[in-house]
Order: sequence, then C-alpha cells, then structure tokens
Amino acid sequence: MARQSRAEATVEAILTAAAHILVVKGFAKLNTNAVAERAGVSIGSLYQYFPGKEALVAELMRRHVSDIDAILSVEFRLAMQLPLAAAAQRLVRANIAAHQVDPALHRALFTLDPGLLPNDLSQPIQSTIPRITALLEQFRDELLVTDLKLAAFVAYQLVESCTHAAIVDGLLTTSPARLETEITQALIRYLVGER
Amino acid sequence: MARQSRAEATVEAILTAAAHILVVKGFAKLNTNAVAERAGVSIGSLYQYFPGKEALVAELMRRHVSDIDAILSVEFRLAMQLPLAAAAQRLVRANIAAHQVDPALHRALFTLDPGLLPNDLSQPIQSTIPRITALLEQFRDELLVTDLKLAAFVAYQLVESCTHAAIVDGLLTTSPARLETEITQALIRYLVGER
Amino acid sequence: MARQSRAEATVEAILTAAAHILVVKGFAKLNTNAVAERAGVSIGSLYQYFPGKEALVAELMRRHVSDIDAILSVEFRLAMQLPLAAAAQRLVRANIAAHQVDPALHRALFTLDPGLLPNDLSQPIQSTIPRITALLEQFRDELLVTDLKLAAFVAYQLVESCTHAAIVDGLLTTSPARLETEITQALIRYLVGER
Amino acid sequence: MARQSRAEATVEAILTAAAHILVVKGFAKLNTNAVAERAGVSIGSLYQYFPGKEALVAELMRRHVSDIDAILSVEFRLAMQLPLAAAAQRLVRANIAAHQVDPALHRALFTLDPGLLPNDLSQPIQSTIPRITALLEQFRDELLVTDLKLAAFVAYQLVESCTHAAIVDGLLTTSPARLETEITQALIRYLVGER
DNA sequence: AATGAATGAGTGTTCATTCAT
DNA sequence: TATGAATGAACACTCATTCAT
Repeated sequence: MARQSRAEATVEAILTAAAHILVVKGFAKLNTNAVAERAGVSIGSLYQYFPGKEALVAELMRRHVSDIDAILSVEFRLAMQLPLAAAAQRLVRANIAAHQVDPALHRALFTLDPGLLPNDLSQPIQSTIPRITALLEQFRDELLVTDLKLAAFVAYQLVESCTHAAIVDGLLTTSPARLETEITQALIRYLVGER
Repeated sequence: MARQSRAEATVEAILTAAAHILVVKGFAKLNTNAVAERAGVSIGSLYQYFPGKEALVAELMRRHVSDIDAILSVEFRLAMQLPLAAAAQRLVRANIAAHQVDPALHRALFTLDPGLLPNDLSQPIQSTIPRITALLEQFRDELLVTDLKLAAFVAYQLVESCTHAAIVDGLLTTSPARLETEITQALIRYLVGER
Repeated sequence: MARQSRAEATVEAILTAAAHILVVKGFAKLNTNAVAERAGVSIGSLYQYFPGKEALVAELMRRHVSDIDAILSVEFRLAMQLPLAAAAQRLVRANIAAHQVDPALHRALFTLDPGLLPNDLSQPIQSTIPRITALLEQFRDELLVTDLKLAAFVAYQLVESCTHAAIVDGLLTTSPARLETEITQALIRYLVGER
Repeated sequence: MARQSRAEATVEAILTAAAHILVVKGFAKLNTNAVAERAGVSIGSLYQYFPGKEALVAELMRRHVSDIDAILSVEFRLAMQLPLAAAAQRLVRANIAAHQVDPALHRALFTLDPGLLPNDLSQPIQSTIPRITALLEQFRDELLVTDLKLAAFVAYQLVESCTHAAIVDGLLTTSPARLETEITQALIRYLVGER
C-alpha cells in the first residue's frame, strides 16, 4: 500500500512537472531531465514509468481528453431529452466549460505536431461529430439543413473554433456568457433559421 | 547580376528543401544540416543566408502568408462593392482557394509551436478580423447581429475553421463547391437570417 | 531446512534465468534487472545472493567447468590404465561429450571478454595440459615426439579446437562419431606415427 | 586536398584510440566518449565518421582481416607451386607471422561476441578452409586422409589453434621457430604420415 | 563566397546498486 | 528475508553553429 502510493505520487509529480513545462516552455523545450528535476525525482524514476517524452505527453493528453469527455458525454446524453434550442445552448455551454478546465494545457496539447501522439488518443474527439450527427437526426424535421453529416461538421467547427479561439487563445475579450449566447445564436440560425 | 541570381537560386533551393522536410518530417526533424544537404548546398552557405532554423521557417511563413494575403486583399476590396450575399460567397470561395495553394505546407506552418516565430508574422492574419468588421459596418442595417466585432470574430472562425479542417486536415470528403455553399449559407443565416 | 531449500530454489531460478539470457542475448544484454525478472524474483533478492552480474556469470562458469571436469577427470584416471591408442580415443570421445553437455552455454561462456572473470576459474582448464603431459610421460618410449610439454600443448589444441569448432560453433556437419575418428587419427599419427 | 587529409587524420586518430582502448580495457569498456577523448577529437567528429561503437570495431576488424589476408593470399598462391612439405611449412610460418602482426589487437578482436559484427567480415576467414581443401586436392595422391573437407577442417584447426594459443594467448614459452617446426610436423604426419 | 570538417552543449536512455518498507 | 521504488553515474547520440581553408 505504502509502496503503491509512493509510486503513484511519483507518477503524479512527473506528470505535473511535465504539464508545467509543456505549458510554459512548449514541447520543444520539454526534456526528460528537466521534467525529472522539476518533479524532484531522479531521471531513472521517470523512465521507470514512462518510456520517453512522448509517453509523458500522451498521458497528459489521455487525462485531459478524458476530463473533457466526461463533461461532454453527460451533456450529449442529456441533450437527447431536450428541445433543440435548449440542447444547443447546453452543449455550447458545456464546450466552453470543457475548455476552461485547463486552457493553457489545452492549448499546449492541441498545438502538438499531430502524428506525434498515438492515434487512439484522438478517438474521443473524433467521436464528437458522429454524436452531433445522431443528435441532429432526432431533430431532422425542424432543420433547414439536409446533409446532416455536413451540418454536424459545420456545427462542430463553429462551436469548437469559436470556443477554442476565445478561451484558449484568448483572442476575445468578451465574457464567456456573451460568447455562449452568440455561438448558440449562430448555431440555431444555421440549423433552424432565425430566432 | 549573375552573382545575385546565383545567390537567389541558393536561397530558393534552401527554402524548397526546408519546406519539403517541414512537410514530410515535421519541425522537430527539421535540422539545418539536413536542409543544406537536401538543397545541395553546404551548411556554411545556409548560415550565410539564414541565421538559424527558425529563420528558415519564418521566411517560409512570411511567403506563405504573403501568398494568402495577396488573394484575400483583392477579395476584401472587391467585397466592398458587392451586396452582402455575393461578398460573403466570394470571400468564402477565396478563403478556400487560399487554403488550396499548398495545404500540406499550410498545415505544417500552422501547427508550429506558437512563440517559435517572430510575432510580426501573424500580423496579416490578425488583420483579417478588422477587415471583416469594416465590411460588416457597411452592411450594418441588414444585420441581425449588433456587436460587430463579436460577429466578425464568429464569422471568421466559422469560415476559417471549416475551410481549414476540410481542406488542410482533410476531415471532410465533400467537394470544395459543396463546402463553399454550406459555409456561405451558415454565414448568411448567422448574419442576416434565413435565406 | 525449508528455509535453506527456498533459498536454494531462488539461487537456481536466478542462475537458470542468467544462463538463458546469456545464451540468447549475450553478455552485453545480460542485466541484473532482466535476470531477476525472468527468475521471478525481486532485484533485491538477486543481490542477496550475488554481489553483481559478474558473480552470476562466474557461478555459471564454475558449475559448467565443474561438470566438464567431472567427465574428464574420470577419463584421465582411466586413460592411465589403457594403451595409448585406446586412451587417446577415450579422451577424444570424452572431450566431445563434454562439449555436448550444453554447447550454447559453453559457447557463451567461452566467448566472454577474458579478464572479466576471476582468474581461479580457468584453473581446471589449465590443469588439462599438465595432465596430458603426465599421460605422455607414461608412453614416452612409444612416442615420436620428444618435447612432451610442447607435444601436450599441440595435442590439446588439436583435440580441443576441432571439438569446439565442430560442436560449439557448429562449423562442421560431420557426425560426432566421424569427428572422433578423425581427431583420434590425427592425434595418434602426430604422437606415434602413421596407423 | 588539405580537407581530405585532415579528415583522414581524424579517422586514423579515432581508430588508433579505439584499438588502444579495445586492447587495454576490452570491448565492454570501449565507449565512444572515451575513444573521442583519447583521439583528441570531439565526440561529434567521431559520429561524423562512425555511426556507433560497433562501426569502430568493425573497421578495425576489416583492416586487421585485410592485413592477414594479404599475407595468406600470397602464400596460398605460392603453395600451389611447391611440394606438400614445403607448402605446409610456408603456410604454418605465414600463419604465425600473421598472428604476430598485432597479437593484442588480434586477441581483442577475436574474443568479441560474434554476431556483434556484420557478417561479411568473417568472409575472408571462412575462405581459408576452402583454400586448404583446394590445396589438398592437388596432393590427393600422396595423402593418407580421404575426406578432404574434413581434413582441411582438422588441418586448419590444428595450425590455427596452436598458433593462436601460443602467439596471441601467450600460452607457450617456446620460440616461434620451434613452434613452427612442431606444428608443421603434426600437420605432415596427419596428412601423409611419419616423416 | 563557398565549403565542410570540427565542435561540444544538450538530451535521451540504461542499468547496477541501494535502502526504506 | 524479500520486495521493488528510487537513484544517478555512465554512456549513446544529435545537431546548431563556427571557422580555417
């Protein structure tokens, strides 16, 4: 037990240090020695738990994606029970919330050279558009759009890019509430028309 | 003159090699020795024209942004003379065209660790939203949206992210024409409502 | 007693694992952690019984040499009672048998960087030439050779190198029986002349 | 020209240093940093010419084998023109000479974990037995032995192992001349009988 | 101007060994 | 006694950059 928790503490320290360096210095400057030092752990311990720097980042990604997915999964399930407008608003809000969990880390992780990480990591993200498609199918009769896959793509990009640019890149000084309203409005108008 | 064109040829060879490696192997694997070798030029010559690897990438970025800006500047000027719907369509189309110039290089350049490049490079990109804002002001009376800066932001993200994801990331199998129509529709509905 | 046999089992497991890795991967890839893991024993336990990796190999060598010596000692004693030709044949045969005990381990052990192992280990091997010398002295009158130490050296190298190359290095596709005959013939001709 | 000879000097310095360390400390202690330091050359230069420590040793082996082959090739050609006894003596003498070129390096190189080096390196050595076989065929009528391949194997092992043990391992205090005589005698007696 | 040999700081990674539990 | 987490010296290797020619 003591064994296990000591090991776990080491892993946490390493990941915390890695996240910090990744955020502050970027992936290029992330090196295993620096991570170990900042974690207050020997380089050997780092390699005991992670085969290399990619593995560090992969684990950070895994956890981050998992956090986001936890938020969105709930919302998508809930959205199925709501009218379209309410569903849209909740999902936009949830997406903003997801980006607010750790914006700096989010930014660092999603700026990584793709292909650097194991493919299976992007899976939860790739599942988003199908989830939106499924949702749209429920509201098919109300929609202006007809190609639901294409609409899901556009809807996703609209929500995601606005949220990401505003929260993560800090490109917008508007309040999250105002942002939420505007994105939702754009989304609703695209899907079912004005008002 | 002969001298100058020889030097210019050297610079071109270096940049071509750099672009190729950047696209195929990514920034992490881009190293000055490899670039010089692929360019058929000595490492010494490379340093005669570029102070380091960042300078290589910066120049690639400068040129690429310049190419894009050349396309968009014309369109923005033109758009001022057109009705909103036509202006929107032309700009969406132009943005797609801009992404089709060299999608692989575009992807490589815009996946770079931000903060790696000199700040002044992002300037032409940052000028896009103000340009959109100016355009929207012309059409103020027709618009549903009232906060024009916010609307310009949303409009930009909508168009840019859909285009980028579709063309550069290849996330969509739809034809560019179909894409153009859909994005334009979403844009119009957001700005002035249905139809 | 139970304690003792448990410890003994641990030691055996460690040595078996070490032998396996030594044979399959070579000395360079033999590391204490890998040995412990393969033995199903903690690294701490390994160090309880062996002060380091050299000690592991030394013990393997000790046992292997002891096995060989057991075979040859008996034969040398027996050879004293036999006529030269018969003695020669038996010793050649015994040497082949000794190499067949565990050819792969034999090869691995005798390919080790010399100076890696404690000196006292080569002692049983160094005793072979004196034993041959003693044997030759018994047959002094029959021999063509006069310098018995030199003859013992040549005889030893002849028998040993042919056997080693054939059995351990697998350089010969001849049957052990045929090999035995040929070596014996060469030996007899060298010592007492043709036939 | 100056360029080239500077590079060549660097390569020579590296190989000389590598040979020295290999002989004195053994392969296990041979590390690239130590070689570079002893060669008075930066570690970068070492890697400019050799991809790793194995390459260093491979080149040493290549050169050493080439030296030996130069000696033996001439002798084998010559031996074809001589009577068997003379041919045997010359080849034994040449083999002793070959081992005297650099006994310490020879020892170090031939104690290496086989499989560590590229396969093509052992080729000149593997060609020896076929060369002996060809030679024996010329003297077929005089020989006691009938299986010439087997005889070539035994003859080779006899000569090589005695020479190696005596010269390289220093296991014999006899003079090279005495050694030559004894090996030759053993060889002749094996092949054509007494005298 | 152009060359390319040389440099060496920096980083990744391994593994023998220790020691708290 | 056994465990295995932790250590860190040692070593492999890369690549941006310099500079004599």
